[in-house]
Amino acid sequence: MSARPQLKIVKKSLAELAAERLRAAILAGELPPGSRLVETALAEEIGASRGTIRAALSELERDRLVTCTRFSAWAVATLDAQRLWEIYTLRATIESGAARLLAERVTDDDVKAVREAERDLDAAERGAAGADRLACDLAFHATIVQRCGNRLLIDAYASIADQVRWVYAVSEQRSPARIDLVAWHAPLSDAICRGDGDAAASLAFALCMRSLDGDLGESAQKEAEAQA
Amino acid sequence: MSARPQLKIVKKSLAELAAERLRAAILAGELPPGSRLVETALAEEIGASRGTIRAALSELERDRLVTCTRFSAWAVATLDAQRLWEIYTLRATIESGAARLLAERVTDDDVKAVREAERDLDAAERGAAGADRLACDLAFHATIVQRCGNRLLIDAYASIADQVRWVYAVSEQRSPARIDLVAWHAPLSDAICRGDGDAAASLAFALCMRSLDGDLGESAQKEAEAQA
DNA sequence: TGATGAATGATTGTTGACAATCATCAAAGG
DNA sequence: CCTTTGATGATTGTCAACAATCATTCATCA
Repeated sequence: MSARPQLKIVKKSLAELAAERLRAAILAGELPPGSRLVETALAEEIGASRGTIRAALSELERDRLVTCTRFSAWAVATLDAQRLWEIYTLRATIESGAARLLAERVTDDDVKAVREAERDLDAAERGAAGADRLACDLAFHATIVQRCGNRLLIDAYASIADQVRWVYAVSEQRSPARIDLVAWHAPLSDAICRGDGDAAASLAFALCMRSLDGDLGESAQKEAEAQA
Repeated sequence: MSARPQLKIVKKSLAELAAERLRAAILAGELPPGSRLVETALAEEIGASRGTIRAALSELERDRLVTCTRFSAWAVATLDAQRLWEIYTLRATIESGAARLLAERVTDDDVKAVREAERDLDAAERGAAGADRLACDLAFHATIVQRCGNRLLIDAYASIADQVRWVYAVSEQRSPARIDLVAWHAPLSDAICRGDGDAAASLAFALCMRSLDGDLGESAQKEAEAQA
C-alpha cells in the first residue's frame, strides 16, 4: 500500500455543521455570554430546520457553551469568577493526570516530542510576538495530553481547552502575561522525561493554576469584586 | 428563612425520562455491550416518538454509554481492556485533582466530613457484607469529590462513576477485592486533613489505580489475552 | 397601592412523514 | 471461484406542523 494523499472526505450532518458554526461564533465572541438563542431564528439564519438546530444546541450544551431553561430559552453560557476558577482547575486536573500518566509510561518517542515542544517554546520566547508565544505554550501542553495514551482524557481536554480559548476571547486581556516560558515549563519536561509521576502531576497542576492568576487575574479580580 | 423539606418537583421531558430508562437498562446489564439499538423499535417500546428517543440516545452518547455510526446504527458501547484502563485512569485523574483541591482549601467542616466517612469505612470493614463495603468505599470517594467545590469536577466525576458502576455490572466479578479498606484510605484522609495537596493527589490516584488491578484484574487480564 | 388572575404572544417539546444513506445479497462477468 | 455491479430493505437524517409551557401584560379588586 503506497502512501496516498488523504482522499477521504469527512461527511458531516447538518446538525454537526450547525454546531460548528455556532461554536465558532461563540468562541469568536460574536455571540457574547448571555445572548439569547432562539431556535426558529437560528434555523432561519443557518438554513436548517428547528430539529437540526436543536441537536446542534444540545451538542453545545454538553460542552457547556450554551444553557437551556425548559420551555423558555437557550442562551450562551455566562462566565463569572467562580466558573472561571472551575474551568482552570478542571484543566489543571486533566493536564496533571495526563502528565502523571505520561511520566509513568514515558517512551523514547515521548521524550523526543516533549523536548522538541520545549525547544519551540524556547524559540518563541526569544523572538516571537504574543500570539505565537501563546500558540507554542498551548502546543506544549497539548503535546503532553496527546501522548498520555488515554482517549477519554484527550477528549475531556479538548472540551475544556475550548472553554479556555473562549475565556481568552471574551476577556479583554487577549494575550497571556509575559512570563518566562521556558523557566516555568522546563521542570515539567524534566519530571516527565525522568519518569517522576508525582513531580510531573504537581508541576502541571501548578503551571495551569499559575495561568489563572497571571493571564486572567485582573478581570477575574474585577468580577469577583463586582459580585461582592 | 427556615429549613424546609424539599418541595420543588423536577419536571422532566420525555427525552430525559427515556434517557433515564435506557441508562438504567444499560447499567443493569439488560442491554449488554454491543447491543443494537434501533430508534423505531425503542420508540415503540418506550412509548415516545423517534425524535424524542433520538434526543435520549444523544444524551447517552455524550456519556459514552452508546455509540452511533452515521446512517447506520446506534449500539450500546463495548468495553475492551483499553477502554477499561481509560475509564479507571480518568476516574483516578479526577479524584486526584479533587483531593488536591480539597487539601489545599480544607476547612473544619471538610475535616469532619472526611473523618466521618473514614469511620463508616472502618465500621463496614469490621462487619458488613460485600455490598455495604462497596457502598461505603464509593461514599468515601464521593465525599472527597463533592467537597472539592468545583461543579465541573463533580459533574465529570458523576459521569465517570456511572461508567465504573457499569463495568462492575457487566463484569462477572461483582464485588470488589477484599482489601484492607481503612489501611488504604487512612493515608489519603490524613493528607487531606493536614492540607498536603501533593500527597493527597498522589494517594488518590494510586488508590483508584489499585482498584483497576484488584477488582478487575482477572477479567481485564482475560480480555487482554483474548485480544492478543 | 399592591396583589391576584386571566388573556396573549413567544418559545420550546413532540410528533409523524419523507429523503438520504448504508449494509446485505444475489446475479453477471471474468 | 472470485470480484464487481446493481437492486433491495432497513435505518438514520431532515423537515414542517401541532401541542405544551412559559413570560409578559393588563385589567380587576381588596
